[in-house]
Parts: sequence; structure tokens; C-alpha cells
Amino acid sequence: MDNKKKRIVVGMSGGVDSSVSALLLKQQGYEVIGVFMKNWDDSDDAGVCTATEDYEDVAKVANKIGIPYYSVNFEKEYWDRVFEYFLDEYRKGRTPNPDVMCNKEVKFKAFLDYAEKLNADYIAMGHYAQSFRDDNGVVHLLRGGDANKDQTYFLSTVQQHQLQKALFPIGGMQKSEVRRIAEEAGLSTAKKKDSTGVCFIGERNFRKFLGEFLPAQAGTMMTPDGEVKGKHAGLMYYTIGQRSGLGIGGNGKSNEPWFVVGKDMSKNILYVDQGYDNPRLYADHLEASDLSFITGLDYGDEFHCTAKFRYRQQDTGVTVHVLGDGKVSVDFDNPVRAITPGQEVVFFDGEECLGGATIDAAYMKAKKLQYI
RNA sequence: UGGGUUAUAGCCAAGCGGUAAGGCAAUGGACUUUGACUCCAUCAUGCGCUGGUUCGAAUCCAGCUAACCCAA
Repeated sequence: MDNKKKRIVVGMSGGVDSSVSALLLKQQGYEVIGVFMKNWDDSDDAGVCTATEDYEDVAKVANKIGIPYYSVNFEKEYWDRVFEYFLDEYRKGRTPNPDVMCNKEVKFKAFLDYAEKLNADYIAMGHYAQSFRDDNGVVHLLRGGDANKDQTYFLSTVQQHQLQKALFPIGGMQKSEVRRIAEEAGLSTAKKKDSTGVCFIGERNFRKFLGEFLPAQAGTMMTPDGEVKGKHAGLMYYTIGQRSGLGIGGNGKSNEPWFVVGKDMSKNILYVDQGYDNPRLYADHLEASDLSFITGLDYGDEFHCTAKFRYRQQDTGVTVHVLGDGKVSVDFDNPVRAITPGQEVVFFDGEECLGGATIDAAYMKAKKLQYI
């Protein structure tokens, strides 16, 4: 093999997954360069600048493996292409998925551009996703080997030319295996806790964080029948199907918990109703836009496959109708709970992630649900 | 200043003399590269107040207070 001639820039977050990714590539003989992306300049709720700590972890791991490492700053790119979108979606009362956008705009665009300037042949990251090149040279994206950690949902809008340049060294492994390798190699990140929360921003007090960027407009909380149940702190703080944070209990038709079942942006009303299985939360059809397919192949105007509407959700059989201009309508084999505008609908054919689109509206029996 | 009913945690609500169920909310944790959902745990030394009966009372009795209802 001529791996020695290949230069690979690995996006290192300071976590165990990207640490092991870099290690494996190095062991395979590639020329590996570690790059830490600093995309958010702030301290977490505990007042700790996590980026600094993470970069120190990158340094330790890179030194241990024996690769050069750098830090690159994409704060502006992240703000302009991910965070502005994030805020704009909340202004519309939708629930954005910043990490889908982050992959598309930062990790597979800004970072890829940067790596190419370094004359990299490939970029690599610690995603739990797999890819393979078919006989025609088309690269396909497959679910991660660890079904519990599969991150293809977040990669569904990555484009073919981006995927052509990407490697996922740990994509086919189990998380436990990754940790074991890290431990055996003596990497300091071996036992570091998995990071959660918005990519690069981290775990935050959601209301406090969002409130720093968008003005909250308190309003009325009522049932779809018009019975006032209390006040809400601002429509942007709630998402469809949400239970937590409503602060209402007791009385009602039953002892069941309350869930957000709709929003009226113009009247600033939050609609709530009782029961996890409340009919108002179920949809059998959705309309979405910004459709993109990973392979760029033509799948026809109508096809059947499976889909996920949220990360870590079980697949549901669906029929996809491609309408053109990036629009798509999707019929579900069975009703699905809490289809939420702003979230991504991601299509799968078996193990292959085909692509995705952004949900605009949900319907039940051809009637639009009042989700916004 | 007539009669009746009810007063249990933030909200519903069991209890009917034997040492405070349950649900919702809330809080903490688990899970999780979105936001959620979900799961687990915690949550009334006290039952409107004051006395009394009793070995023992949220449960019985008396008075008081409050709310509601029906009469005026």
C-alpha cells in the first residue's frame, strides 16, 4: 500500500472517538495531521472554557500518537452558517437541528477547504458512520457499526463531493471497542465522558442560553378546546411533543401528563393536551424542503424506503414523493408521533443513508397539524 | 344573624380509629453530538386552626376559620 503518500487531516475534538480515529490512521501508515476546530468562544454553564480543555486533550493525544496538531478557528463560519440559521429557525417557532447544519457547513465545508489547503488527500473524523465506494466511484454512506451510536442522521445532508474526501476510521466499530483501543494505547481521552449537547457549544441550560440571543415573549398556554391552563415563557422554548417545563399538573380529564401539541405564532399561544399518545401528536404525512441525496443518484419520483424523523428514533417505512425544486412529500406506513418542523427527515435503504430534507409541516389524514 | 357541604404537599386525589396510596408538576440522575421523548430516584414527623375522647385520631366530638351550594 502507498498509505505513506496519503496525507490525512483528522478533525480532533478532544474526545475519545476522534482520538482513536487519528491513532488508527497513523497505525495504517498514513501521514496524519490533527486539527482542532474552535468554533465557539464561550465558557459553559459552570464557567469553564471547554474549548481550552479539549485542545489540551488533543495535544496530549497527538503527542502520544506522534502526529503534528494545529488549532483552527471557524467561529465566524460557525456563527454565519450554523448559528444564524439556528436562531432564525427559533424565530419562526421551529426546532432546528444545528448539528446537521454543522456537518454540512463547517466540518465538511470550512474544515474540508482548510484541509485541502494543507494538501490533504482526505479528511477524517470520529463519526459513527461508514462509507464505501462502489464500482462507479460513487461513495455511499452507511449506518455506523454501533447501532446505538449511529450518527448518519447528522450526516444526511453531506454532499457527494464532500463524502468523496472523508474517512470514518471508527465508523464500523462499537463504542466499547473504541474505548478499549484508546485505553490500550494509553490515550488520555480513553475514559472521557461522551460529549452531548449542541456540537461545539455543548450542554447548556437551554432557556438561559437561547434567551441570551432571542427575546422571549411570554404568552398563554391553553388546550386546543380553548381552556386556559397557564402561561408559557416564550414559544421558542417549546418543541412539539415536549412534556418537561410546562409546569401544569393535576385536574384535567385524566392524570396523564401534558404535552405540547401545537403553537400559534401569530397569537403567541402554546397549545397543550394530555397523554403521551394524544391523537394530536400523530401524523401520517409530511412536507419537507431542501431535499438532498448523498450519492447524487436519481432514485425516481416515487420510492419506498425507511426514514427517521429525529435522531435515535426507530425507522418507519415511508413512501417518498420527489416534487422537484427540493420539495418532497412523505407518506408514512404507520402514524408517527411528534413530527416537528425544522427537524430533518432522513431516508434509509437498509443500512444505507440516502439523504434527507428539512421538515416543514406535518399532516394527519390530509389535515395539517397546527404545529406552528 | 337560616340550612347544607367541603377543608390532606404547587395541582388533582386515596384514606372511614392503628401510626399519610397514587397521578401530575418540580428537583436530581441515566440515556443522548439538536431540541425533545423515555427510564430511574427524591418529594407532607404531617392531614384548615384550637381543644377534647382514646393506649393510639387525617379519621370520633366541640368550638373557631375559610370556601362553595340552597334558601332569604
